[in-house]
Amino acid sequence: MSAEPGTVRPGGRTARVRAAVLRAAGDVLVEQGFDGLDLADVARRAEVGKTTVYRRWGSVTGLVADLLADMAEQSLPREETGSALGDLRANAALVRRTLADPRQGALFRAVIAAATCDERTAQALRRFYEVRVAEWAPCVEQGVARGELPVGTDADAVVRAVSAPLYYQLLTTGVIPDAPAAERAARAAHAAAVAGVYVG
Amino acid sequence: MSAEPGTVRPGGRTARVRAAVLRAAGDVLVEQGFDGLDLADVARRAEVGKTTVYRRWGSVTGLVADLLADMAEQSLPREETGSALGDLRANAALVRRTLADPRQGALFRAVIAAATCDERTAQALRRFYEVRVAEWAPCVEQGVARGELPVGTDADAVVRAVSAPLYYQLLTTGVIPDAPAAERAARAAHAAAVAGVYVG
DNA sequence: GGGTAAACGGTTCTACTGTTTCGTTACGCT
DNA sequence: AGCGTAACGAAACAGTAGAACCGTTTACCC
Repeated sequence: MSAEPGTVRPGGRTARVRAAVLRAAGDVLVEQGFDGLDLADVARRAEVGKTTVYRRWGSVTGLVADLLADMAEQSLPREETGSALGDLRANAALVRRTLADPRQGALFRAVIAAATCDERTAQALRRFYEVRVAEWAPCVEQGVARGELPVGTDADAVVRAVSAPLYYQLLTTGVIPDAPAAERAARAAHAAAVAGVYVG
Repeated sequence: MSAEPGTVRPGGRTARVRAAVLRAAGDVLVEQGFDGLDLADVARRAEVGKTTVYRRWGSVTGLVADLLADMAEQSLPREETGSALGDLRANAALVRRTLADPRQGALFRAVIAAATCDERTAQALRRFYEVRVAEWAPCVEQGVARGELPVGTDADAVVRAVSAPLYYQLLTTGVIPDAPAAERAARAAHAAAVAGVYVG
């Protein structure tokens, strides 16, 4: 009943194993996608015992959830350009670059797929976006303070509105969003915010 | 080498089997999600030979793709309200109702998950949305003709912009969009279109 | 530096997924 | 109605995912 393995002695070998497994899992995801993720294969690539992978992560979704948690730790700081539209543009460009990156893009698709069938992964995903949205929400609040956006604008909603079309395009058409798409996403969210759609 | 089974004699028993299997597959997807879809289990529920399911659909993604094709056949006709905003509202409400429906919502999540790891499913999904978007694009074109929206507005982009936030919310937060969310989605797309974001 | 137990890893085993075979049913055609 | 064969279905078979066991390594504490 020692809770979860890896929590009592997280240093040294345990950390090395975790890093190797997550790296290998990422590689497999990029190459074969979510349902090609075989834990035995991951163990082989990571040069780690198959038992260890099954014991610590248990299932494909558990592994993906941990991979996401690992990614969440390396979130990039927000840029500030001086205007709400500029900040939203910067955000859109960042999201687009993330989705366009072969490794991170594949990872996001896998994570979203995993979240649709596993509650724990879904929670991890939710928390990830909460952090990301909270990081960027201030740019909307500053826009309100500057008088660029209406008072009472829901900052989180605006930030989410920037990401939505980019994710939607990637997931439903499979086409990786390009720079103009990011520009449109930023301008659309800005225009809607200015029009007061996100007030109240 | 008789091509695909079910193509030469598609009537009678074959059709009954297909209907039973698709129904059972939908049930499993709703209950357990994409990776809980076991073909043997589906066969059992459909009261159909396990062999048949494997022979005709082969894999989980193949079955999901067929399920999607079946869904595409029952697309609802577009409503017309007399204004671009009203039409976009109607579209948003329709999309929201679809996602909120326990069966269809779960199905969509599963299909999107499946599309992330199987090219054939991804194609089926793409075609599905092409049809849906094409069905609703005329309401934007009418809006342009009426002078409500700028000349040169990309009709498809506007229609997609309505759906994007609703799907994004469902997939990343797991929260089923409510009526106000649909209203916001419609107004945001409309505001962005009016501002000329989708021109060119 | 030594003790303790947490975590790893090789092997074995079981249960289940997916395939193959072959006999049976019934669809479509005349 | 009767025939030929497409499609179905039960059972035997194969391959593998994932769990259990147990010895080995090594991280943490003193």
